[in-house]
Amino acid sequence: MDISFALKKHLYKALSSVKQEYLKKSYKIDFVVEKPQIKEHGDYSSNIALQVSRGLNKNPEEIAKIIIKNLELPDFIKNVSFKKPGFINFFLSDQWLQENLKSILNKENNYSKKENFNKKIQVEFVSVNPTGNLHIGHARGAVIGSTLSNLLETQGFQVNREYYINDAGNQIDLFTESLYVRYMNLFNNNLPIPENGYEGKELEEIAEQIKSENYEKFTKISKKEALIHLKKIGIKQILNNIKNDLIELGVEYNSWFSEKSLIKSGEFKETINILKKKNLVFEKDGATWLDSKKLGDDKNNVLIKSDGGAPTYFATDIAYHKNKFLTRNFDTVIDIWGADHHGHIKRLSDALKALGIEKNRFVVILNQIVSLKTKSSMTKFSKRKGTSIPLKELIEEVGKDACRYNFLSKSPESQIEFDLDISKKKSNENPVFYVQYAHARMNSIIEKSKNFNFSKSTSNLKLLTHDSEIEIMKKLSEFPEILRFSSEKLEVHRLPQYTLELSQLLQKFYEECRVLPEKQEDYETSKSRLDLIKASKLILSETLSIMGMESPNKM
RNA sequence: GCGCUUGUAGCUCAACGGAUAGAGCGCAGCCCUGCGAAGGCUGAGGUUGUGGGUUCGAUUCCCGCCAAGCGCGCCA
Repeated sequence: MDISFALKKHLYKALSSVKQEYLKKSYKIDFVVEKPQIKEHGDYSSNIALQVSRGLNKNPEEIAKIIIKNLELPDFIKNVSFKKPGFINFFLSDQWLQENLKSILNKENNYSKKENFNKKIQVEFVSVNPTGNLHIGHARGAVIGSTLSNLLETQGFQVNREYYINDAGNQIDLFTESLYVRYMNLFNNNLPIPENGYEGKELEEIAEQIKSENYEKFTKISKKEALIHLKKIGIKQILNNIKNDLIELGVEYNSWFSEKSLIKSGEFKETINILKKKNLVFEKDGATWLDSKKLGDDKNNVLIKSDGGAPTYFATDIAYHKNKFLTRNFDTVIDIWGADHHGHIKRLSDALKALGIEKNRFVVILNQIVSLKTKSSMTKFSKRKGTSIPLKELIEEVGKDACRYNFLSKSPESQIEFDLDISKKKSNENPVFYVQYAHARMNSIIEKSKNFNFSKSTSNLKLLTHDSEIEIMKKLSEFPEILRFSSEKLEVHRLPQYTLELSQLLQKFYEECRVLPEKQEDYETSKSRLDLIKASKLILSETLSIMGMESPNKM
């Protein structure tokens, strides 16, 4: 059960009585139910009275009393109180918390899986050009995207995880040119890498591989023909590398969507035609333009280039998103982009609006660029120049879970300075190990408990009255709202925070309360405590699994 | 120059307009003949970049300034 959601509903109901006395219908009420920072302020509290009294010329205390009087007390609340300047504070019932443990253990709560309400949502992330291997900077979007997808699934959405492959356009041509040079230079040529070409080491490796499979075959044909072959082989190999690196990071997709397929299928042309019919397209200087100014932009954008009629990235992206919304019918599309693409958001969403797609169906999460900190300076990652730490290396050195936890615990808009030396050195002190250690510790107790002869009768959860036991039960009861809240706000960084908080409580409990029995009269307490840590282990590992991380039983 | 994002403890980051701004790391001290010390407890450490404004209440919203990152291509 989602406690704060339920409380909010109760408060709304009680509010109607206040309404009859004081409120005009038009008055908008915006209040929250939240967890206070100070224990004395209860387990939950609401500012409803303060919000209602605003502009009403009534004392918040008076409002609060009316609300409290008319409040139907739910079974999970043992006490409600008023506190100046106008807060209503709620205290959870211990008995309810104990009952709640049972439902966690019986999984009768559908603790995370809600019933399907048939909403299709797509999360598109990473979508890096297949022109080089992934590096640290890409890990951030990958981790956020995959976790967000898992999270949305717990809320009953049908989630599609997609990678958009930019396999058309001139970055690909540059890549192919660069690969061609690498290949040719293996045969005693000394060609320079083209200007703005790709200098990454992986191109050398691919060139070597092509050589070992095809020998000098592609040196014997025209450059034009060779490029066609190399492009195909190169893209395939790079995509393969990308896929494998992502799997190592715990990221898997439901679909891989090719940019080229939009051209082939005619959907690109169709999209342009729709825009033409809306009188939003014009020709100038040999190029085809979108009249973005009409849509509210301050400048127009090219759709089809003057040199040879190739579409721009912008143009195919409109077609791609038209495909998402109008062909595949996703209710909502979430794109996770690096912050360097933010200039693209407005013009794309304007174009989508012109296609009749409501604005709120298209959401972009921008994650700020990750920069690399070294002893002397900050280096920007560049795939083109090959100046970055490959994702593969990062995972090998730091580990998948530490890497995921690290990126997940920071909100996307924070600018991360990645210090590889510290990440490597301090890997043992990373909070991820603290959390996993708590899990392993609880498991170890559960394993050991199998050596004891506990009676088969159900445990008496009323015995769980110690402070640290109550605190754990409260934290567990928070889980559904953590999921709902993170999912509504699309904020995955609340999940690692939750695992840390729960782990802290478990470690404290471990110090203060012994679980396994030492003498006969301990057995009943032991049984109830075992249930407590079993439920905790379940929730902890559930959260870790949403975060794409392991829940080790041993470390 | 214009636009977007950010500025919180020594470091990395939290805080749905709420009450005494919190964690991890690092630092100082204490705690294992008892379920895993990868742990627990205690402590030091903050004018939330800065100056105004709105509000019963501002780290949060608005405006100015300072600083950082990104963007302003017929690149993607």
